[in-house]
Amino acid sequence: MNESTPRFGTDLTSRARQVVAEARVMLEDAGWDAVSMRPLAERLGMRGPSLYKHFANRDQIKSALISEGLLEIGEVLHAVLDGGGSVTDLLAAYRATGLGNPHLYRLTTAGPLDRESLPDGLEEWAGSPFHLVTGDETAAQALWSFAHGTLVLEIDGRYPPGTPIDRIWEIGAARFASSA
Amino acid sequence: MNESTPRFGTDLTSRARQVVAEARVMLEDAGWDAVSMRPLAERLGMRGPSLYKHFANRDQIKSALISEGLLEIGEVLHAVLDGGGSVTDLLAAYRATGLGNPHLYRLTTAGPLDRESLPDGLEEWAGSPFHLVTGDETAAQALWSFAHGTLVLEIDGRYPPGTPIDRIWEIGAARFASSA
DNA sequence: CGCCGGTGGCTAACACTGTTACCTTCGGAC
DNA sequence: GTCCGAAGGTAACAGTGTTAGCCACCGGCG
Repeated sequence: MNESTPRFGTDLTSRARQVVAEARVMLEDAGWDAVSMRPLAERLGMRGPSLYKHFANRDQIKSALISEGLLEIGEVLHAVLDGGGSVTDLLAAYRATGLGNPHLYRLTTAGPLDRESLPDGLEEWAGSPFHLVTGDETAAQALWSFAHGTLVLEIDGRYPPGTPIDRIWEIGAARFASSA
Repeated sequence: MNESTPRFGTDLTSRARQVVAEARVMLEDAGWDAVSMRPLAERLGMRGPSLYKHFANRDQIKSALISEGLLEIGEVLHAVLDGGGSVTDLLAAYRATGLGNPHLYRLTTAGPLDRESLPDGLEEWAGSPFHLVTGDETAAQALWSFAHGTLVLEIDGRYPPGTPIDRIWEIGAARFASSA
């Protein structure tokens, strides 16, 4: 079951990678809406329209960031799995990654997704640890649904103040750990 | 357990209610981003800035829509509960309401929430059926997390094509129905 | 060497966004 | 009749993504 990490080629020029890196800083700083073209350009010492020499439009920068998010989630989850992790471990790692980069997590997982602009197989590869740990594909998606719902509600501050969020994760782990 | 529906006073003038109604049409048509002030005003036969005679800013229109969303979800869930519904029934009703108004659901439940601008107790009242059906408050939040995660992923088309989404809901219901 | 083309920058501009300031018009209260 | 507030209008500002067109540099090639 231990497959070496596939290469998801981001065929970006080095300048383009700088753009994405800077965009990510702005993203984690203040959310995707705050990643606007002119300020982003200024951080790179250029003038706004010049960004379009590297990306056709803002959505392509978004796609690059989403790919980064998927890649990092996948790496973390696969590492846990390779270490013989349980469902609980997997959930904990998923949660930690999301809480560590909340805006990136939201950008990566919330809202409609333009699959065309993603490296082939990346999305599936990132989620496959859930599949591998549960054995059943659909059960894996149910587990992932719980994890995503809980994480996004936690990130967005949707639980009432004082909610024992740790326990919500425990309950979910318990409910999904027992084999059906 | 059968408490009559509380009144969550939306102290809106009649013209303001027309604004919200028209905004909702635009919302369900093309998402919140497409609800912009000038086109919204035009639908009401006015000129854009005149909207500010009824709402201080666009966010207040958003809050009014969110209140509407919470109210409708609450009404549906409480109705199911009053009919003696099970966890499965509750999930089915929750899902149906969301799928019936996907953009409103997303606006209502995704992203940070400005609680100040909501009628007092509305949010808690809308979610209370989950509490009532599980008995335990934290278990209720875990169930709600699963429901929200699954629904938002379904709405956003995040499950791979061909995924048996019905079965995901069944699995969740089964996992959370059995008392701990 | 000289040219030639692509790469990556620039400015100006367009259409759109939310929002403000200020002015008018109308209808009801005293 | 007078006054005031509610609800409309216009003009304008700063910001958004994006396009068009221009220019400079730099590497390869004849």
